[in-house]
Amino acid sequence: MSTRPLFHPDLDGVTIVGVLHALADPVRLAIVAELRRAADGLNCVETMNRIHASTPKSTCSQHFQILREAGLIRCERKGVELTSKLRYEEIESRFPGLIDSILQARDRESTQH
Amino acid sequence: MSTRPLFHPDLDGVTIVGVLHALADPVRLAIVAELRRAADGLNCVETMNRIHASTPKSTCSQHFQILREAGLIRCERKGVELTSKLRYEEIESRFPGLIDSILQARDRESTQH
DNA sequence: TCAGTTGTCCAGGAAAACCGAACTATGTAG
DNA sequence: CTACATAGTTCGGTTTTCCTGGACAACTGA
Repeated sequence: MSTRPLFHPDLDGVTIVGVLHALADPVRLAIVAELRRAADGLNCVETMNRIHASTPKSTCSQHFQILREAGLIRCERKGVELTSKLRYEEIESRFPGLIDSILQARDRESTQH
Repeated sequence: MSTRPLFHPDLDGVTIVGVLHALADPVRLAIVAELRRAADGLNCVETMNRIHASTPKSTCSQHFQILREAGLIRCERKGVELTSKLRYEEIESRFPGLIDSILQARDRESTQH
């Protein structure tokens, strides 16, 4: 695990196209849905356990990187782990209602079939 | 211009991931924003004139195809033209509030800078 | 019939995503 | 201290997707 500081865009650098692109993937959308419920953050392994995706860990790593660079999550090293939190209040202040309406749409889709 | 019938998914076939992917592009997002305002639909050239993107027409054609196959727009041949309409009420019934919260986020981004 | 306009199809090159394997960093047990 | 386990990252190659110019097809009007 690299020890380089992790880049996080500030709120001005968060773009709607970047956010939509980051969420336009079933695994990443599931990750965000899970982090939305876990206020204290989760590490990668725990997140991937909760969603039931059998995704190779190198791919997971990339997913978290994409979410982080899009400004959706904030990551912090905790020992050997990396804890990720949804930047919910921040995104909410920039794009009010966006995240919840997307997550709600996702819920609706899965319960309607 | 081909004369093949245009495929349009029915509402059940419209997925949140598909919609997000279709909107995760600045040109396509601008197209949808423009179609949201033009209730009667627009053809490709007119749409592209209104947004100021110098996008090659083969690329435009693909953009409209992606939007159509994602279920966001309905296209109809009118002589030599192709009129595209946003399927707003339909999407709204499946994913309430989704489109407007995304378009609102886009507006916010462009006015805040 | 001929020219102009609108859009599609095709084929290439460019960019991005995917994933196994090797690697780094940290923690823990002996 | 050594050895091992765990959590993620990086790398390289393969596959997939995206972009675009150019040829083409469909319709319109003169």
